[in-house]
Amino acid sequence: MKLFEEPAPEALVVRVLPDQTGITKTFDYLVPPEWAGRVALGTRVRVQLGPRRVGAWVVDIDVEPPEGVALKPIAKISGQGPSGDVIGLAHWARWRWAARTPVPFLRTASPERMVTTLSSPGVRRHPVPPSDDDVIQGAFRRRPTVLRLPPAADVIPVVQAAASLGDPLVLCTSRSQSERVARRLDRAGVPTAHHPDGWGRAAAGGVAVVGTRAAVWATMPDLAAIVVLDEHDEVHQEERTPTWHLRDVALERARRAGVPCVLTSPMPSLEALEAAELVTLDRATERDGWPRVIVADRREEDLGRNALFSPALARLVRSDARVVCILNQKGRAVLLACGSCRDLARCTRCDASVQRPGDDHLVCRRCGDTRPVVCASCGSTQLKTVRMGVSRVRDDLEALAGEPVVEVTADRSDPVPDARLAIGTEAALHRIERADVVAFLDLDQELLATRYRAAEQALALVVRAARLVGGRHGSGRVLLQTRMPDHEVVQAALHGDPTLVSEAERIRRTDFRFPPVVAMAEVSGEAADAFAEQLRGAGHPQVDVVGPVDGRWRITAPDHERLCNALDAVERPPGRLRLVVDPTRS
DNA sequence: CGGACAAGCTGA
DNA sequence: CAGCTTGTCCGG
Repeated sequence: MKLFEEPAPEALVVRVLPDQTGITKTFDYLVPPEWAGRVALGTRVRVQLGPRRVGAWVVDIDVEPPEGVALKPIAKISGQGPSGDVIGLAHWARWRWAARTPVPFLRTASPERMVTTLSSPGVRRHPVPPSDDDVIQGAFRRRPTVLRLPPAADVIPVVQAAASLGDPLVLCTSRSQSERVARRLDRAGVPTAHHPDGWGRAAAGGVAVVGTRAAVWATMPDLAAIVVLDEHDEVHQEERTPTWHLRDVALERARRAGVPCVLTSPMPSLEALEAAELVTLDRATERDGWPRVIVADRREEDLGRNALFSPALARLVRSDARVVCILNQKGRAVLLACGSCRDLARCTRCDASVQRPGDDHLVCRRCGDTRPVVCASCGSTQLKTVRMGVSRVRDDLEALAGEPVVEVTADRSDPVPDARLAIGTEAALHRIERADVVAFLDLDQELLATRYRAAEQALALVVRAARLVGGRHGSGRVLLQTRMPDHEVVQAALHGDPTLVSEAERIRRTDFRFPPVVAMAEVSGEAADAFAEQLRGAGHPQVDVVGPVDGRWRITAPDHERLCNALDAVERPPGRLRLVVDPTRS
């Protein structure tokens, strides 16, 4: 018989965050003593929450549970999860993009399939020497930096410079780019894990981690440097809320880890120039990495029906060069045509063109009559959208060239046609890999677009085109047809000098108070008015609430610190609310 | 999120 | 007032 009660051994209590959108609270659970060694920060567990079992992350270890709550034990240990530093980063990102919970970030940071077995750390076959290019290696000595490399430059030396420091995290714009980078690292003797499939090997350390946007959330115990390739590329921003940007997460992760972060781009965004120190090559080398640019002033051409074809273009399409023509026809009617008989889909009642709002029916633009998705002439159900602009121009171009011109669509299931002459929207720039000439038939469509980032986006298209044709010493050409030959985008392309755009942009954004001169957010949805009112009522100094315009409120502040703190302090009203920090289309 | 339970609406 | 819908709250 015991004289004294033995003190209960201090049971381990962990705080978990359920993997459910809509639950923002954390809950505390007991860890059975036999599992104590298997539970760490980030571990994926299952717990009984009220009437059901849910997946969850351990977000805090050894916590003081609230009083008067009977703790339940964890039901199951499911697998490994993000490390503590990544969980901290997720909490920061929740604040930075005004999300309700860090759950979306933790999901991105977690392996796709449960990881239960430990991988062994990677071992390098031989060390990677520092780059002998002083500009490149030097970019890793200051932090953070944005390294401006022209479109034709090879980024592999940058990746190798990062690998010379230890385990690098390399963020790419596409799966194909990350595969290319991984192959080159592998050849250099660096074991490489591709995110997310290589999650477990990344978490074991000793490897380079390569991937697209989501890979910035990879768990890496010995992270030594971060490289973001093509920082200016819009694929780096998530389009669904929270609209987080790879550049900002990479910079914050590097800052927290105390490691260098190098952003590369031929035309760094103003955001990057604000946050990082600019490192450039000498002027001549940079210029040589941009292609030869021909500017055709459309004001000087006679404005007949072929106004889209300058004499320079006519000469090129009649040569034996492989020419890709780009024509964006924003705001023009998209028509539907039968995939088999090519007849235009029209209203069977009034003959006007029809739209396809969903998958299952057609609606007349004029009389509103609806009918099933069937071709009225041949009965086929395969209707395709035709870009009226491109199709018309394709016919005209064919007449000019005297040979076939193929249309390149954005449709990934269509094969990329192998023809000397092609035409398409900007999607063609993503689908074709090489050309002798890329011709922008109407660059003014891009230059005059109303989005505040239009100029950067236009130059980004020229960069894409430049990659298809190569640098100045090759035979490639980019042809810009424009009525604004003095526009800074045209001049920047012509001289291979992106500073012309960033300087003009900085002035414009300062004058009109657009990012990154201010931090901006947009609020819409049924609860937007209530949210805006509360925010206004809170009277945060220097936080401006303007609107609503088309049901959208615009909130600006001098910086994200003030903007996000203000957004975070608002108690969310009930009802649907869309809150976008750093909106791009404005 | 999804279940529990409470407060409102309808029909006899 | 039963029977159902709609809303609000809560979970460890």
